[in-house]
Amino acid sequence: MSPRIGLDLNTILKAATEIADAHGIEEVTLASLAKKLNVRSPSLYNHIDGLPGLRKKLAVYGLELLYSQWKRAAAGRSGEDAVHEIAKAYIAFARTHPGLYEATLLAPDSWDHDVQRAGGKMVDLALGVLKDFELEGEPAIHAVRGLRSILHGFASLEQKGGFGLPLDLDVSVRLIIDTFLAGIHAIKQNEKKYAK
Amino acid sequence: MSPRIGLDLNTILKAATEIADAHGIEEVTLASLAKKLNVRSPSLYNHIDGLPGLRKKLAVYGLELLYSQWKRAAAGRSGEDAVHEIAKAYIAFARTHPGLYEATLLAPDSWDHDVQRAGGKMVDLALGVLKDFELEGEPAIHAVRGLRSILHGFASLEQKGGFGLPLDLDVSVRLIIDTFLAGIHAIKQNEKKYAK
DNA sequence: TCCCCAAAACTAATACCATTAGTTTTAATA
DNA sequence: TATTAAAACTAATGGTATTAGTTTTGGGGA
Repeated sequence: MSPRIGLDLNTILKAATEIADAHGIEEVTLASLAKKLNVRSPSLYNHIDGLPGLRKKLAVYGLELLYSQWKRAAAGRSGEDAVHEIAKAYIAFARTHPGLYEATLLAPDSWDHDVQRAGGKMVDLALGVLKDFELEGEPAIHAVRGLRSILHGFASLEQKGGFGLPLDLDVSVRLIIDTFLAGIHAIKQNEKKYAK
Repeated sequence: MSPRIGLDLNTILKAATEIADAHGIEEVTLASLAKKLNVRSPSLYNHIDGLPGLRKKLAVYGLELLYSQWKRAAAGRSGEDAVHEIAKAYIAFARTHPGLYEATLLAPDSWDHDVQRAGGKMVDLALGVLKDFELEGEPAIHAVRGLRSILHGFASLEQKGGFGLPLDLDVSVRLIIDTFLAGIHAIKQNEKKYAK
């Protein structure tokens, strides 16, 4: 059932990740990847469905890795502490794996089933963390969208060199999350006031 | 001093914008652009410095356009109203010009002088709006980073189909900005309390 | 009015790239 | 040890950007 052992998908994804993190996702070509793996480009088609297929698998691979680090960051924590930790983990991932992080957002058609599922796991984890703030249902979904926007926006802008001013970026992350959490609390309070 | 009139840069940028908005920035190639302009690709080199040069000019073009719409949105407004309006304008721009919006963030080297200047204008405008919240100096810069992260993150995730759940996106924007503003106020209040 | 010339467009050629088709190699299994 | 299916290969095609060198052209100076 296995008449020959050559490359395997994981080896390919790791090599692609190295290229992406070192030189950017656009430098991940079948040509550069084949060279790194000491193979001719057409050989890669035995394992992946062309460049688009590689990018999709890389997106899922990155999302799974990000999710695992997110889960570790949230483990044993709750409330504001948990939010700060997953935020730090998210930003750290984008810094450690700039190219792979790019890949997670570059899904050819983001509607792909595997990408959806991997992304859904992250949304579920975020929803779980926000339960500590008495957020459920639609308000929770809006809040998760807010948190994701903050994290992706910050990671993306930092990566593209969008923050030019010489001011500590980690401080910014902490303050932005603090502001987000303070806002959640304030709005909750406001709701309770009117509910009386 | 002008022995022949052919294409001009603005015509090229408009055509590139149309392709980008209709089919995505990656479909803006010298080949596709030349075809749209009824010209052979090498002719474009008389006006732009290759594909990287085109992308840079497109980034600046997009930033200027976004800035102009931002300025219009902020005109005559202040405080929370102004923040909500520039947020809506930002998201609207990303929706109207998805490809051009992509281009603004895809600066080859974001450290380019023209890109920096165009981006700086937007930061200055945001700083001006936040002055209404008694924010200046470093806290203001952190706050602008937060606002930019929210807006870019939301626009980017929406564009890539990252928000899968069937829940009104405009409501999300409004709530996220409300949360951001409530957070700014809450932290301000907190500072004042401790300052006593 | 006509000529000039520089800018703009062109053709031709090169070097990448992804992808497909068809062939050869190879190693686990039977 | 022979089989065989997977995996790697070579060859070929068509798309891309880019450079070099040539031709076209139209506004300004004679």
